Order: sequence, then C-alpha cells, then structure tokens
Amino acid sequence: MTEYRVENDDIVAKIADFDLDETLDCGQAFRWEKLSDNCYRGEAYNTPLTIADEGEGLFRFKNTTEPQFLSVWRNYFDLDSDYGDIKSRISADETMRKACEYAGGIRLLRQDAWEALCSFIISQNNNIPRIKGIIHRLCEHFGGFPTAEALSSCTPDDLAFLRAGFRAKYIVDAAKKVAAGEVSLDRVRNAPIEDARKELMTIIGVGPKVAECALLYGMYRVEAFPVDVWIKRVMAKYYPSGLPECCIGIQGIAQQYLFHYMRTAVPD
DNA sequence: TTCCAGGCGTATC
DNA sequence: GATACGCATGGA
Repeated sequence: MTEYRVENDDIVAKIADFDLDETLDCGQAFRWEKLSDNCYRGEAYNTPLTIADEGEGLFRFKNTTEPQFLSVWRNYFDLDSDYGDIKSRISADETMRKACEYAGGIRLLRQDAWEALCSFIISQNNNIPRIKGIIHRLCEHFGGFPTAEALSSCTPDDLAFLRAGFRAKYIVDAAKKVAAGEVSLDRVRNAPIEDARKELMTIIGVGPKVAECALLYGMYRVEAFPVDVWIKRVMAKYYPSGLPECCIGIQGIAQQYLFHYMRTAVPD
C-alpha cells in the first residue's frame, strides 16, 4: 500500500510510476479537467477531487478525508498495484520497453462499470474533445453521471441536448438493458471473458471495440485488448504474429502504453 | 468543401 | 465471413 499522510484537509500520498497528464488525459477517462500545469479536477464514484502533483512523487488529494482516500481513490488510481513490476515484466520485449520508457506514468484507472460502458458507447466514431463535451453535458444535466435507471426512462429525443448524434439511441438501449438486469454488469465483471463480451454485445451499439473498453476500463479486466486504428498499426508494424509472451494476461495494460506511444511518439 | 474522429448496424455477396 | 456504406456532429 502506498505511503500517505493527512495534512489539514488533504491527503498527501507518495505514488510511484504516476503522471497526471499521462493517466488522466490519455483517452481512458473523459471527466478530468486540467486546471493548471500540475493540477486536475474531476469526479469518480460521486466523489469530487482536485489532485495536484507536488513533485518528488508526491500527490496532494485536496479536501479529501482519510476514509475517502482509502475507499475511493486507493481503488480508482489502482494504488495497490506495482507498476514498476508490471513495466519490468512487459519490458522483456524491446518495443514494450520503449513504450514504457516513453510514458512511464500511465496507470489503469478502475472506473465505474456503467460510466465506462456509457462513455465508450459515446466514443465510437468520435474524437476526444467531442466525447468530453457530450459527457460534460450529460453530467451537468443530471447532476453527476446518470445511473442506468435514470437514463432508462429517456427517449433518444430526450437526449438531443447532448448532441450525441446517432449514439443517443445506443445510450438508451444500454440503459434499458442494464436497468432491467437483462445485461448484468456484475455478472459480466466475473464471467469468463468470451461470455462477458457476448453479453455486452447484446446491447445495440456495442461491438467488439466498445465491449473490450468497457471490460478493461470499467471492470479492470486486464486481459481485454481494445483494438482501434492505432493498435492495428502497432500490431502490423511490430507484432505481425501476435503480442509477445511477456504481455499475455495483462494485454490491457500493455495496450495503454502502446496506444500512447504509437499515437504520439512513432512517426509514420 | 471535404475529411475524419478510440465503431457499429445493415445490406450484399 | 468479408467488404462497402451510412450515420450525427463539429473541428481542421
């Protein structure tokens, strides 16, 4: 467990292998707003947070109680996982080693399952600024990220204010199926991966990519491996015969480093 | 103006 | 099962 101390109304924690930009602004979560060079504000599990990087591996969780830190943020930021160990393992492969070195401060956030599912439904054929805008309007309207129950009584027309386009009907279908228990996110979370994929894909607008993202980002299924155009390029260029053995079982985490590396560091 | 964005549903072969 | 095309919206 991470070292931390209580300081007035804040928690100050020492977190290794953690960079705010690389973790909060790398396309895995869409509700974090950069306030300044070293500081972000956002919310998870109905808990608001302002977090600042104070250097030397110290991070200040502003206006956070110790119980909140332990019950929400310890889990959300995956603080019990040793990313030094993870990077060391996957760095047995040379391309992975470079990717880890390039952005070593990426951590896999343990997001709420429904929020992740809904967010990645919105992400399809869309760009990150627009995804953020749609989710911002959604949360503003409902006073926080709406539950499946709250959305299940909406029609696509009710959601026109989102300007989500053709995705509105997908959001409604997901909300109805999850609220009715027709799709159970708890069951999906614990199901064998193939069963989990199948159950998620009964939702209209959830295909292989969105299902994989919901599993990885919303259920910490690190064996899930979302393949988009960037990962296709990585695979074609470096891994034509598949991922190396050192990544098997934690492909999802490897994918994060590869995605960021390929998008921002590797020239065509 | 056209193209494209962390895809998917549908039609067609 | 593979491939082509439309889809809402808005920024480049």
